[in-house]
Amino acid sequence: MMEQAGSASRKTRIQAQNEGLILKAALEAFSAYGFRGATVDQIATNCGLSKPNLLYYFRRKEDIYIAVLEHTLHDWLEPLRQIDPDGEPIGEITRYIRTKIRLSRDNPKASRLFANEILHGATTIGDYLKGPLKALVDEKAAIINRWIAEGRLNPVDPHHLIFAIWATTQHYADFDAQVSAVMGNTPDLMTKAEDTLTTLFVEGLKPR
Amino acid sequence: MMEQAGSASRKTRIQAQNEGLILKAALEAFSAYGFRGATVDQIATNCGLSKPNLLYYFRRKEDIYIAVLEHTLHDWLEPLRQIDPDGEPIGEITRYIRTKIRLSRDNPKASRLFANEILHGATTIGDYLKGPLKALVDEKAAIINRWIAEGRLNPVDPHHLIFAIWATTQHYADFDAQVSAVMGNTPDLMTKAEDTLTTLFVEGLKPR
DNA sequence: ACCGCTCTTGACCATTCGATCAAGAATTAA
DNA sequence: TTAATTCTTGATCGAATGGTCAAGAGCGGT
Repeated sequence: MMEQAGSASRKTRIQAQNEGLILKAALEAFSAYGFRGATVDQIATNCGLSKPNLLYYFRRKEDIYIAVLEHTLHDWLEPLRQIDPDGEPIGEITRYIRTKIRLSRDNPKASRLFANEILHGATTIGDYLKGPLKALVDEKAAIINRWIAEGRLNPVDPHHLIFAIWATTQHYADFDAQVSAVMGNTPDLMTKAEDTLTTLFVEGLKPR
Repeated sequence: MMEQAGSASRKTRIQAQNEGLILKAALEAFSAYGFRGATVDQIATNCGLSKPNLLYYFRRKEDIYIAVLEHTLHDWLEPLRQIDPDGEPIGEITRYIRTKIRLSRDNPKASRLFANEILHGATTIGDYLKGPLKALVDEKAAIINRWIAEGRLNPVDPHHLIFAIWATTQHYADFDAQVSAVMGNTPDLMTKAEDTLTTLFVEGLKPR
């Protein structure tokens, strides 16, 4: 019985192992050079497979790209999902900022992969952004609006607040080259960043 | 007398015109597809020149890329330069935010060009970032630190404050695909963004 | 009108890169 | 052990792409 590698059927031990290696090497390559810039040869070499062997698991370069994007997309939005409607507003947002900046610190390559995808028009994950992402953001924006109506937060547009948190936290991963150039080698850079951002947002959001 | 196109000598009318067309088309292509993704053919077609003719003005693809980067780099930092040490702190920073977000709104392609360059390691403008940019940022950070010492601003790390302003303002150009996917077609999006960001930063920076 | 220089182009080259294929090696189930 | 299936690879193809070249067309100063 002929079986397509990566189909819905049960996976072989070798399949699972090699697909894992490929996704890891692909994240490395695509985050560093973008879709066009990364080469199949490079990904294959980086995970110790021959090029035809890699293309045995993923038929086309684009299939690898889609797989690695989807593989990290869910985790990336988890912190936003965990904002608790019944929690204390300032605390929830503070926790969100701290979780998000640590995620960027620990997974800079995933951050850069998304940044590159969106920067060039999000042709691959456009539908996901317009669907599940928009739904999630709208849901959390409604919660923030309720907090504002209850006088527990300074009135700001919740969508733009979320954008501001995304932008500031991911900045340290996406624009690392610039941050490093300006700051040099400061060991406590990320903790300082975390403190500055939480101060800024908390003071900006406290009702008065 | 043989003269290299684009040398220090005076430029022909045709030279000036065509180099202008090339830089415009190159910004279009590089900002949309990145350095590797954009093709010389594409740039040539987009400005109505043949490929060999384009390469008569810029010998290598990389030369075009460097030229278009340098051409916009200076303007991009002008708003930061204009922060006045003798001005009123909150007013100066408010003006900086508003100028920066309008610059992103009016020149999204330039913003994306830089974003892509930095995202992939800033190999071309790395020296500029470590030199003139770092010097400028350090200078303005010192001013902000003085304002804080005088009790005219809430104490926050000035470098990270500047990063936060860069990140939030450029977000609307660089991640337009995401913003559009989540927000749809809201006509007053950018003015709303401008107001939200200024509120957030001003309230976060007011001394108390 | 003339002449030197600038500008333009069709044809072409070398390389890179994604993808294919046939054939053989390794693994697994009986 | 055997046979079916899965896995691996050297060789190769075609398209895309950056860059070259020689030859001709156009322009500007005299």
